[in-house]
Amino acid sequence: MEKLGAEPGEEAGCDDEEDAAKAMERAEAGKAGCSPGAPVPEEPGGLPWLVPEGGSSSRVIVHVDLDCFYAQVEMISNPELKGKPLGVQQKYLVVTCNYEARKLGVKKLMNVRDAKEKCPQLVLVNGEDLTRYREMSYKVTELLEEFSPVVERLGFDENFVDVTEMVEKRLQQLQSDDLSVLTVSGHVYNDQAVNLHDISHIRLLVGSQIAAEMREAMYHQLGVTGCAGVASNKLLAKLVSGVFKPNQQTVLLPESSQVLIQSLNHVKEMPGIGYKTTKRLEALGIRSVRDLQTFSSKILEKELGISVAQRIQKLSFGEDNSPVTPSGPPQSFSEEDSFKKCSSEVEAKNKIEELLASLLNRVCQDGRKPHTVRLIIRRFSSEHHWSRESRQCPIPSHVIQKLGTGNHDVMTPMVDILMKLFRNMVNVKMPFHLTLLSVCLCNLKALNTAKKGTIDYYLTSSLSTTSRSGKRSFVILLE
DNA sequence: TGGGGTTAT
DNA sequence: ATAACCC
Repeated sequence: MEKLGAEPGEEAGCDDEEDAAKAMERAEAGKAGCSPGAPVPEEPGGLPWLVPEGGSSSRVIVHVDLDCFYAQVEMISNPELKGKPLGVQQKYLVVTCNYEARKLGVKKLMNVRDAKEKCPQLVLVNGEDLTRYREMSYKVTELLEEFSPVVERLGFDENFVDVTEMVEKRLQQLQSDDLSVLTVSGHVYNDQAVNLHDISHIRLLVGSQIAAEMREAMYHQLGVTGCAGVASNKLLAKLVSGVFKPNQQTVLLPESSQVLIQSLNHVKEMPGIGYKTTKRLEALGIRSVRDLQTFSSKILEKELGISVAQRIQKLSFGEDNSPVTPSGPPQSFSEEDSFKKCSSEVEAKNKIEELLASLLNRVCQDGRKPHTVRLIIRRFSSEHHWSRESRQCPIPSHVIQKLGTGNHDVMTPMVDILMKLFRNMVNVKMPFHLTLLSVCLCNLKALNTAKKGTIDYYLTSSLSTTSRSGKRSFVILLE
């Protein structure tokens, strides 16, 4: 295994994994019998302290978080951008930027004007078309799925991988003379010493090695760098992945989990506690993680409902039993566009056609068929401006069938449907002012779900073809 | 505040 | 259909 720190992708000034490893060894040296080279009782066919804990529910989770993902993809597309401060722009926002730009004061989601003011040399590229980001994002997920099929996506740039089984397999392969491989990869959170007599430490350590292999594969096969966090659940893995920031990894040992969660300055920094819940917690006087830990469960349940209350209070202790749910292929495809103003039906129709055209290409590539279409709008309003309205309806089966082939046949009926949904939401006889339009194709099904033996089965399977004139021909196989 | 996504109710 | 959450 090559050292990640030697990779060209490692950012200058951040190569401190070596130091951390040495610090750990120093800490280890002080503890009798705990250093990697310490003698361990030998036994044929395995290691005595590696007894399988039957029914053990302890997991090893890796959280992988790509470094300033959109900016990375842009620098791969155009290598001349490397080394320059780069921002990715959507409308008048810099949604993300590389580390050169961050050093010069540019922040994520900064206004373009503020960013240019802070950093006049900032190079901006438009990132409103997500196609290349989406493609690279799925390549990363697919690469991780080769390690373990249990991969959950979170946005385009984060993945959780449950590597528990991989860890167990590696430990079963471990022989007494292989003990030198029991070294941690990357940082250990809180500089905690690894205890090789502690099975939970060993498992997480192996997890850190797998995480390093994942990052190495990502860099060599796809050219992307990222951070990783290794811990016993998703919450902790995610929190610890961000501790050493670009292109580094950190493992959390159980004894330091309280230090990690207490390092959060506010409950709003806890993944799973969003804007609304934060406001409600503040109204109860809850600001810090400790406040949430010690707050009355009964009162919290009455205020937030039992489900949210119990979940977030467990989160405040670093407890998270939510499984890594394999994402698989996407549940929906959507395209949206925001703008200052759309106030006529024709204008709306043109935007909708644009969004739909891109969507049809995407859905065609995917191969599955959407059975539902949805139209989403955002109305202009000076206050309370984050709510959206939507209308959805089934896609007629005759339209669904034409989806993979000629897309012009599909455009017209789909636009007709979408404009009906539009008029259902917007009274076009009255003045209106929209600031966003979005089209979503969802309820994706593998193929037609017609049951064998039914008329639909023979009409819709590959045995049936529909010509452009609308005449349908089919063959019936005698089975 | 963009242009996406997910699940729960 | 909306509301909450995530990036």
